[in-house]
Amino acid sequence: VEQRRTRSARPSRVPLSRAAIVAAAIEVADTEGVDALSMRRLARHLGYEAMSLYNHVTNKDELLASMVDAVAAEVGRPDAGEPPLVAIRSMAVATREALGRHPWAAHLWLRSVPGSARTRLMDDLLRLLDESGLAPELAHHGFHAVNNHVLGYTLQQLDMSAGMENLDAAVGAYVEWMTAEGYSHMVAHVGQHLAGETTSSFELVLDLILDGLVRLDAER
Amino acid sequence: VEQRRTRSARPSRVPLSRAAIVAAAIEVADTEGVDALSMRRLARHLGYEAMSLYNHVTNKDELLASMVDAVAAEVGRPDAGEPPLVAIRSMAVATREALGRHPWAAHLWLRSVPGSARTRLMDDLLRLLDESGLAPELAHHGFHAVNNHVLGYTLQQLDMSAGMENLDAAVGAYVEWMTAEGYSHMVAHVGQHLAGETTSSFELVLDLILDGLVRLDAER
DNA sequence: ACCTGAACACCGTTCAAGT
DNA sequence: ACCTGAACACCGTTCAAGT
Repeated sequence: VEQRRTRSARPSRVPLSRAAIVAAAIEVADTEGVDALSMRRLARHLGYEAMSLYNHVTNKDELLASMVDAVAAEVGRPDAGEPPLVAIRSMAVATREALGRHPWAAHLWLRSVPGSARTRLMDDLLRLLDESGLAPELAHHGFHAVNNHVLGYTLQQLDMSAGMENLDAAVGAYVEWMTAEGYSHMVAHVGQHLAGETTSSFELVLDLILDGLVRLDAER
Repeated sequence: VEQRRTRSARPSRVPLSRAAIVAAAIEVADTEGVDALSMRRLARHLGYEAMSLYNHVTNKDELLASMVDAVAAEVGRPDAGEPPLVAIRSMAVATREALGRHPWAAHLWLRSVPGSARTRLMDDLLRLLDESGLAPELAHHGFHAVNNHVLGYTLQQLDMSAGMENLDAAVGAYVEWMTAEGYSHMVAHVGQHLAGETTSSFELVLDLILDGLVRLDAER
């Protein structure tokens, strides 16, 4: 065990690899935000120089795509036993949770061509919609409806909580400004949020969409 | 008329102003993409040096926020005569159209504290939901549901059309890869899009959400 | 009051040189 | 095979100097 320590002048740094770089990038993005994630900063974090990263990663864009796909991989796959619509619901909730763990991911989600994990996710969702017995056209629309809901809701929520963490004063000033300008409905709405009256809008609207699809299919 | 020409050595450039800068920034973003929009590039486009912009705009972030609010201003306000739910539907469609005209706007939409135009938009939507007679809790959820739908759908659509314009080859390669990897449902889904079988998913799902809210309210 | 040159502290990326 | 110093062509922003 002790022999290992004498191998290199800088024993603390781990050997570079694609996986190590992606993992470190996610760590930096989680703790300091994506805007703070530069190739130079990331390399320093790993104990190397910026240019070394290019031996394992072709691009910053490609790195960002890999980070997004790593988040998609966290979602996991649906239970084989569950009825299709239940599985769809679980997938949506699990995706939302994974995106919530990495606040930068939702903003990058659509920026790049999907990797294997995100493609797997989408393929599973399409399969479940198919298995649910919905008419093909409704399944097609359902795919977009569910995706939109998950991503849109997550973005909106992250936006709002980001506003409350970093910009406490800014939100206060915004509410004050809205009050002065007479945006009364917005003041009331933000008030509901600040009062914590936000019951799970995500799952309510998700069910509204899923139930609506089933109903449309029955009326067909 | 001719006298004017002798006033300055560079008569072609228009006097700088906040409005002129925002308008030029939108023009650059529309034609070359947001990523190409730098303070230096924008200034050159206007015939000035980068530092001159800071006499009229405090920040690049503030400039981006103003651009987004200018897009929000394009949406216009709902007709006073229409029934609330009809007006809500028109607002959603109009917002989608405005975002479609400026593909960069959807990505920036949630990045900054809303300006007066976007606040007006949100306040109008909340008012209409209130006037529709929905239970307050359903109105609250409906606000998020509609916002999510409009933004999410637009992002998803822009993503896909961007993929087809710039990255024709990339999409082809992606489909080929998916075929090889056995993501059969995704291959079929993308095939439906490429075949132009995309009937208006946006309005169908929007109605599904609005009808669902009304139904939930009736069951209350 | 408004414009700007020079400067500061950064970027992503290439390339030739090192081991 | 992998790491890196120097360099290139950029960034946003500040500040003092010009008019």
